[in-house]
Amino acid sequence: MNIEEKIGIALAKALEELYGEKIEAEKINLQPTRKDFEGNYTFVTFPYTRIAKQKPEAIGEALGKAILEKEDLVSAYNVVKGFLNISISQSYWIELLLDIQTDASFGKLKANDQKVMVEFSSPNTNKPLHLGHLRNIFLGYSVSQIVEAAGYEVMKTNLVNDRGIHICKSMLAYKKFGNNDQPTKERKGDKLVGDYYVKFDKEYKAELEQIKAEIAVKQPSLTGKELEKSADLQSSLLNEAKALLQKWEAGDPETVALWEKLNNWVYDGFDVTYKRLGVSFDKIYKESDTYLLGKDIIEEGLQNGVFYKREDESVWINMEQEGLDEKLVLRADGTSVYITQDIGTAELKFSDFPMQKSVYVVGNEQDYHFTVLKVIMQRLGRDYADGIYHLSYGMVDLPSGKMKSREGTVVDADDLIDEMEETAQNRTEELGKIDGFSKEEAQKLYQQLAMGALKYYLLKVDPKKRMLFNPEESIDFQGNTGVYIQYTHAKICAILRKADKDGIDYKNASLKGLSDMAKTEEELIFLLNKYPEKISEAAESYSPATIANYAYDLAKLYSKFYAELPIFVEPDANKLAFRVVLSAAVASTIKKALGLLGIEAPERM
RNA sequence: GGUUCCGUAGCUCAACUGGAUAGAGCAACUGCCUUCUAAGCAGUAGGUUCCAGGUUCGAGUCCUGGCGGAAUCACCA
Repeated sequence: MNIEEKIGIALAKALEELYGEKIEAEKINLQPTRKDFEGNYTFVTFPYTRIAKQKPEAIGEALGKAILEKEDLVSAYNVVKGFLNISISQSYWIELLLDIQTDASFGKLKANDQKVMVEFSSPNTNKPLHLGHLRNIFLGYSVSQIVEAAGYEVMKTNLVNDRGIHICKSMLAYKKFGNNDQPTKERKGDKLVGDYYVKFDKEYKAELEQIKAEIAVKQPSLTGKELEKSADLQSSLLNEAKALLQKWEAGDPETVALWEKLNNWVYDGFDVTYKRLGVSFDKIYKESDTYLLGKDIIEEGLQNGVFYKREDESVWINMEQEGLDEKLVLRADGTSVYITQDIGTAELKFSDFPMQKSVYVVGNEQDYHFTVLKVIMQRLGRDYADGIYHLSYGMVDLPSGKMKSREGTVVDADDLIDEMEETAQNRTEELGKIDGFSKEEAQKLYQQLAMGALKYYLLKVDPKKRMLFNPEESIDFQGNTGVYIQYTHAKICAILRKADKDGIDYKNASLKGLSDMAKTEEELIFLLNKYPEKISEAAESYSPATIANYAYDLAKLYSKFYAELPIFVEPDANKLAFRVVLSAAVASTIKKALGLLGIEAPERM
């Protein structure tokens, strides 16, 4: 049982004894005491004035007195207005610290026998990964780490969109202009295929302009949307791409061979990037395997009245009771739409991995799609439907505006990482921090710092918010950054190395007699103690930002301690050992928290 | 136009889910390296939490109505 539970029970008991009203201990809401007041936990008494028929201050006094007597971990209390501030005795803080120190898996919650699937990345195979994908990938990876730490069994999946008109556009451009172009080390396969996608768009736009000019002469009455539509229909490039898609669907060997060749190039390119990003997947789904799924479920839904058929044979669902419109789920000619295959894929996922929760990390432009998907699965009576969660995140904008792959105005993932590593190297060399590093070690450090900065930058923000990314300014290495947290960790590692060298046996030190703990030290243990709670909070809301902010708070508080209370000049051996133990606990907690964000914690930097 | 999301210091973000005097970082300014790593610490300055009502002991947080921005409302994926 943790401190808060103990106090909660004590307070509930006191409330019952004093005022004769039974209140569940879980309902007792404690919060950290604000800095300007004495105490560790604060209990707000306003809500209890009705049952107590007393003033808030009087309730606070009465409760404070009661728990001070009954619960020996409470060492003092004070009441300000309706706020009861409770102080915890130092011996309990020390006991807590020792528990944390000895528990190698501190923070990890008990296995709860539930499964979660997290789908993320889900790229198209017609272009390289860019900054927008990075937000997705980091979010997905971090959420799976967090959920795992919260006791779930996790499967990370990647649903690759490897078919469709967009790939055919790349294929067509390659056919027309490729000249047997091959990927090289300098130009990975995903880059190559992406170049042809841009090439297609360029040629296509030029063709459209020409067609529009012709229409303007022949049919000057056509304007706006009608003009666009008419031009589209006349575009030979677009029609050729469509024809290619039909050939692919018909299984034409030459087309399929080209498709496989280009896709494999892209996969090879992606693998390199994924590796640099430090992410992996447990299972890959490909849309070329799943795009025909879902029709049998539509049939099932028709049988039991979830869907209905219109005169033209198309199939629909009416979601007015959920405040949504009608939605088509199968075309009149019996072919699938996007939602059809997602229904089928949801079912496939569940049969592969019978999960209670299914997280889709997908941009917020698909909010509507996923609310519809969830409603449909619920109407179909699927057990897992309530566990469907769309982790919707906002777009990453550039100062120049939106990123558009078609127009080549994106921040390429590989280029960005290169730049970050270069910045890390320059900065590190300027500061002269690599004495004693081998070349390989230095290189590894640059990678760790670059990824740390990038991941933290993208994860510390609430996913829902759209964010601005300024590549000119690059990413900071000072202040509220990943590097700052890594740096704090490295400083502690230096302390631990010194402690070992000096032969300080802090691991077996008895800290029992310690009494005059500094405020900062107490606050540090308080914050360490919060870590498991933060994990469950982050898991519940699928929010890496919670962990990112926690890691920063912990590093910040430790830095204060570090400057305030030098360790090795401390004459009292017990106190010295205590500070080393405290430092060790902070370091391992920082490392774990960073791990949940997918960030490595170097021991020297 | 309907729906959903967002709006907090000049900028980028927090705020324990309704609690006390709204906190950090960046940028600016002032101190602190003969000490365990200064990628650091301490401090100064910066706020009508978009606006107007409401709910209550208490609202950045909940409700209503505006304003501003974004997404979506395809037999595209």
